[in-house]
Amino acid sequence: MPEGEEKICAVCGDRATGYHFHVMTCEGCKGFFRRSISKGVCFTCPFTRNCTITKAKRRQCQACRLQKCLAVGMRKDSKVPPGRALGWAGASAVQGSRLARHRAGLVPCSGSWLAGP
Amino acid sequence: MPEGEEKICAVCGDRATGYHFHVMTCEGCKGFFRRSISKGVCFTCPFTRNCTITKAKRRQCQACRLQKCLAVGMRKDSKVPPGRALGWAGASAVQGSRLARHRAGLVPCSGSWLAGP
DNA sequence: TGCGGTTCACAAAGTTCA
DNA sequence: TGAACTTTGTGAACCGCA
Ligand SMILES: [Zn+2]
Ligand SMILES: [Zn+2]
Ligand SMILES: [Zn+2]
Ligand SMILES: [Zn+2]
Repeated sequence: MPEGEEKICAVCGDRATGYHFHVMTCEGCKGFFRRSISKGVCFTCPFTRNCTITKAKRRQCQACRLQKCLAVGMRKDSKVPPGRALGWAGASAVQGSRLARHRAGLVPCSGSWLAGP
Repeated sequence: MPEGEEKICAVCGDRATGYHFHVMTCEGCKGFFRRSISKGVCFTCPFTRNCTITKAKRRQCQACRLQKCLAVGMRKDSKVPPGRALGWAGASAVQGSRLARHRAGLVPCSGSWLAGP
């Protein structure tokens, strides 16, 4: 990370505190991502899965917040670099149950709130 | 919460206990709003739909109290700032039945006690 | 020294009962 | 109806290991 580089959370735009799960994020998104992934929860967006995530609104839609976390590349370090770079379809190449992959931050939860391409 | 913000209920002026349904309100208006919305009730103002809502009088007209709740922005979570900012007409863009929108705190109940502009 | 994990006080939603 | 209470998620501050 080049010095003097802005420390801005890639998820919500709040002040970031460093790299967390491979992405520059704030303490809030760091904790949110860890809690979400470790519990294997599935959130549901009450709208159209395109809520804007800002510091002020990040608590209002967990589904879109988690979606954004994954979209910017957050993942548990566990194993193979995700197929995410190839789109969600690529992630299915990774071994393990879907839930296991979900917990590793490789895939969103089973299709309910994020349609793969 | 903005620092030094007054802890006054935006609906009735009583002492507020924090943000409830996105608005700084007292325990009474918090409970009243949840009960009203979750049950999808329709109140009718016995007067001209412009009753003043104060701590002392808030119990006297449920229709106007609920109208005031909506006017100051109270809404069930999981609902983005509705079309309310655009007037009631804008809310009709929100998907779902009118009752669903009503229960989400997006629209008043069907025209009986609040005439849209 | 940076980052994952833990702790814990706090905010807000729901519940109870006089 | 609403004061008091329970429940759940949040995030700032820590802690400890590379
Ligand atoms: Zn963030
Ligand atoms: Zn959303
Ligand atoms: Zn009030
Ligand atoms: Zn009235």
